[in-house]
Amino acid sequence: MASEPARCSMCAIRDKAVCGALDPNEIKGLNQIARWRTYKAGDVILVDGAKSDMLANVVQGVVKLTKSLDDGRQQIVGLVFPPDFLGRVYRPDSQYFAEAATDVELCTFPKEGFERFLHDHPNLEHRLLEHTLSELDACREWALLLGRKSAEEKVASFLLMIAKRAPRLGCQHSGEAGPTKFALPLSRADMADFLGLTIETVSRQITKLKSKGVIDLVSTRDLSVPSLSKLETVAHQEAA
Amino acid sequence: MASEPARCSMCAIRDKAVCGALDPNEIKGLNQIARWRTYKAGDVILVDGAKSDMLANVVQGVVKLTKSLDDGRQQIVGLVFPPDFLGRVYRPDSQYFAEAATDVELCTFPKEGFERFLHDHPNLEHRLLEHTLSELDACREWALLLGRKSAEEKVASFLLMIAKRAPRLGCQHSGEAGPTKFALPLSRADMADFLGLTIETVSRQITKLKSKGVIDLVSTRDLSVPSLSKLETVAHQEAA
DNA sequence: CGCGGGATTGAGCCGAATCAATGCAGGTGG
DNA sequence: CCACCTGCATTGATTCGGCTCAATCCCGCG
Repeated sequence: MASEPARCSMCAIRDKAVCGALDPNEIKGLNQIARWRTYKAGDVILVDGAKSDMLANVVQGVVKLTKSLDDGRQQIVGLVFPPDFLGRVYRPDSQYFAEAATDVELCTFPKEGFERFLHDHPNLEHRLLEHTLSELDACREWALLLGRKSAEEKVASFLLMIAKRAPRLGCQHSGEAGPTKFALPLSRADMADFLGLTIETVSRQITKLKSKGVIDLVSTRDLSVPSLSKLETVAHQEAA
Repeated sequence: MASEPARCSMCAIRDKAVCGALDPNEIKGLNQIARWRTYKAGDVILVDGAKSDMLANVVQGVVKLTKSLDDGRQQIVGLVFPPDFLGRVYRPDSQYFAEAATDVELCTFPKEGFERFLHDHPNLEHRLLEHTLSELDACREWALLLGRKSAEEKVASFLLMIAKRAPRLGCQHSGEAGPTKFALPLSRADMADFLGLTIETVSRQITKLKSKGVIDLVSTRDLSVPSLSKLETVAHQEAA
């Protein structure tokens, strides 16, 4: 087992992940401490409040980050798609649960080794900063949604986000022609936890969007959007 | 006008701001491009979507970061206290409004110059990364509040946060003795926008907390908390 | 075919929003 | 000095969106 030197060059996310900041020589060093791991949908990856030695690039699948109150109420505070980075550097513990929303592949690093590597490679740290800033922007965007949007707007905004980030289904050009088809990476329950709603409300809103002709349900997990701009109108994306 | 070489050494936040990463020699260089600015409560500092050349350390006062929908709904997505950093590096525009919640003093830098400086001083970039990570943690914490907490819990959580971050009023030891007194840096309207509530609901919840004996209103902006732990109980801070 | 877990649908309720009035403090000008 | 105004905060009455509880439905699977 252990490291395959050639692996990074074939990695699907080589350039887009934080590793993109490194040249072939440097990446060899990082690869020395990398370890590939896979998780099944539902597997727990990190535990809130617990010490964790793991950092990772998400290579495939979607990871949900959740926080919860002691009475069981739960909120998904972030979704991690490829080629995003997972884990909290410079703290021994994780601040939230991380759970595989779908089957997941990670390229993991021990925290200490990765942090040393960061220290020796300012380029990599720069890249990580850029990534963290984007996540912060996204989180603030989400705060607007959680605090001020109606259930319908929340669901529409979520579908829009997935339409933009998740891989398309079927053959499709980026050219505007034809409906956008994609699979939802989350169950209704997860969508509810992400949007600050209940399962029932999510379901009702989806039905409503369907009957309005804004979306088309192929199956519970696969949908088709005839016009993204109509969906955008319903979602009320923010001003300016 | 222009730079006073000696100023940084007397700066109230010298060690705690991102500048803490720099030695006296380096800080002289940064000070060359720094400019002091003051704002009155209510002044706009950054405009959502607009190009902005400004970055800054908050030296005094509180800045609110808001996002809004085109129909006027508004959400405060972050509060910036001293010695926090304000502004978005590596993007030409700001993603949100920044507005002085109280009178504010900033130590500002032109974006381009600061970014060059960052590039030449990995220590500073490291510090900025640490700071950004903390902000992200805080934002996710807030997502849990916005998505899952009741109005009473939201208000209690907010008061608790202020109690911890805002300067105390009157003489007070950190030792547990006596009530905690402090001033609210936000109006009821701002609190509502921060908590995803209406003004009326915020007001009612404050009245309720008062009648429960959890807090004591000295004036609308000044309050006293006999027992922080009682407030914590009401706020339902999250599980381990 | 029956079972089980996720999703949908329905009925009723409740918490927070809305609409509307009143209170209160600070500032201004007669 | 007081009357008045203006902006913020409080309080009350009513409405409504989303939650709760509960019953089906649907689909994959043993």
